Amino acid sequence: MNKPRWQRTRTTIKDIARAANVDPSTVTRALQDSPRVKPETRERIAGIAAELGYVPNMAARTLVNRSSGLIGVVIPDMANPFFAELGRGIEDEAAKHDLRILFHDTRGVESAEREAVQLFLELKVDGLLVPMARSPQDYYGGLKAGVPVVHVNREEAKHHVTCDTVAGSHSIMQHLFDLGHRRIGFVRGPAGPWREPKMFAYRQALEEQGIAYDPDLIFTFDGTLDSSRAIAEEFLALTNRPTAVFAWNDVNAIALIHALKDRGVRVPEDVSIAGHDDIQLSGCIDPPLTTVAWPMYELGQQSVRYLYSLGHGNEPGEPDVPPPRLVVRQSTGSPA
Amino acid sequence: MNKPRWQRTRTTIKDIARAANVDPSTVTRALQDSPRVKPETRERIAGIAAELGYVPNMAARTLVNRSSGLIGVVIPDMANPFFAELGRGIEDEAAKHDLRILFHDTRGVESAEREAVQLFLELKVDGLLVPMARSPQDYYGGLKAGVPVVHVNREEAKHHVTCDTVAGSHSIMQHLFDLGHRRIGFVRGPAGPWREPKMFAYRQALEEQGIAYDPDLIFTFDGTLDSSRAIAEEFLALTNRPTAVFAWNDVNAIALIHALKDRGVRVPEDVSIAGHDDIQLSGCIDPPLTTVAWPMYELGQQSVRYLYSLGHGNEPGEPDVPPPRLVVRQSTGSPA
DNA sequence: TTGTAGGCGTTATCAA
DNA sequence: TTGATAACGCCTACAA
Repeated sequence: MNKPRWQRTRTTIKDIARAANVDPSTVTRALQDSPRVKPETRERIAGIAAELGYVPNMAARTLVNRSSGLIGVVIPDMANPFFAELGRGIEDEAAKHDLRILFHDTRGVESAEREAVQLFLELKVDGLLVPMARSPQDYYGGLKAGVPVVHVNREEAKHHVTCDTVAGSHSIMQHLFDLGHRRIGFVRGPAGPWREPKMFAYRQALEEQGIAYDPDLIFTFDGTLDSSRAIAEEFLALTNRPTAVFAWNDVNAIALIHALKDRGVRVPEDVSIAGHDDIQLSGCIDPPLTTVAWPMYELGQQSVRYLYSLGHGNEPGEPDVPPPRLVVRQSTGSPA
Repeated sequence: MNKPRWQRTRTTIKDIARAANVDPSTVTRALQDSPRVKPETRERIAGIAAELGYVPNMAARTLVNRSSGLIGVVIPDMANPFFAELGRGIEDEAAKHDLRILFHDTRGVESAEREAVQLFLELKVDGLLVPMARSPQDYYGGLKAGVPVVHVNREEAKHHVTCDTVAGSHSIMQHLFDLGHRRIGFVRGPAGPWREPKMFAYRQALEEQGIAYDPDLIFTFDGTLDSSRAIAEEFLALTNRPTAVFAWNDVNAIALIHALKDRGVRVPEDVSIAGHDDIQLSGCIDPPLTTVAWPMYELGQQSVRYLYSLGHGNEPGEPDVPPPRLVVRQSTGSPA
């Protein structure tokens, strides 16, 4: 292998030391605002550092400090604005602890998830945040490697911060029951562990109402617009159509509503549609979408706090996160 | 400062060397699949490494190699799905060059942008990708530091990959003219350098048609839903309303359409609305949005290629990126 | 095919 | 208040 050498040489503390006529160790102290350096020396060194355009070498620092001050966040899907708010919560909380955040996208691909974890482990991050992981068990590898790992919304994981998915989905179902619906369809998402809680809530809610589970009312969304259209077709093909559908998420719900309207089905008059996530545009479509909002920002904050205590040897208690919130708009109504 | 020590000790090549009864340098060679190591030794070492859960220390590696194999990407706004596709292009192209991608979000805040660049510089990334920067001139600091920097869509930057913003916006204006519009409003975005090209295209297009620029028809969008609503109110307050509005982006356009419909204005019968970006949901609203699509994926790819040549000492030629593409849907029509 | 030695940039410790 | 030194984990000559 003859890997290309991108890097050119750069100014180091040695260069500064030479220019300032002091020892490198003095430069270090000066740059760290140590009290053990004469103020005027500090000034002089700071000036020279600035002049020379000095940038600390984190590799060297990490090597000797055995800590990078970095938190790695494994993002399942950058395209989903759902995760952006989580990121903000993470960033804001991280700033309070002098931690810096690095993101790596995986597009929901399991192998990419593994590579992301590997990358962060090599980087010697101080902690790993893994929202909606495909494979939580794998990350115990991270733990074994001595790096604290906190999962977001994966209750099976050893360390996790979660909001009550089941309760959120249950509240949607309850809302539909309250409107008088008895025959309710459900759109499940792409294969993966996250599929379960919503499906569980769906079936549980039906059971509570004494309604039999009907596999004909289960549709599958793969994340694409085409898939939402296909669901609309499936819906139309049904002889005994549901009066309401609980969609996988808002993107799915919005596309579904559009496809149904295109095919002459009125929402909510002919069928009620509910979503999940409450993305920004959910209130701007016609009809505005009934959905359930998650406290993503708080989840982000809590996950960093949890990680921080973990990293400091404290076994943190169960973090409490506000519950999902039902947002009733006009895409749901009483059945005809 | 007594910074906390998160990190526990971990297995290094020394541990492997000890367990395998060889010298650390042999371990290095074995792990690098060097031909200068006996196959069976390689096997044995690989086995032990796996067993011990060895994770390479990138800090040490970067230090000696003087290259991290990392590309830092400064993301202006994770919440904007517009950037997700760019990220994909970047990732795919980077993979071809054995480069790993790291993202850092800035929320469009200038100071955060600076911090992101600083972080990446400290990390000794092999290159910096800065889409839609607030302050390109600052990044010449990166260049001075010996790190190649490529801007995406900032023509003023020394090294940049751009698609023809002006042409894209111009095609929207032309489309509106073709429909017969003469009085066209424009929504400008949040303050920043990116504001200019669209505004320029708007004015230029008017001029070409011999239409006088009317400041009353300029609205301002700050990124929030409230702001879109406010624009709807401003529009209604106008005595001589425009027959078409070129919105800042799709999110703005969608929110604006919603707000207008809410207030009894029909789109496109009473007013045509055009957007910019062609986000996934733009085709799913009522009416489906006329907009202009950017080749974000290609921009991502090209920017990495450009960066790669830069890093290898080649001054790359102007990269060519497909032009923006007008997407005509139903939110625009002929004026009444 | 393997071992030895030196150094990458920074910091902590100890000595001056 | 400052300087000298060793060490962090890994890699590359060079020697054996």
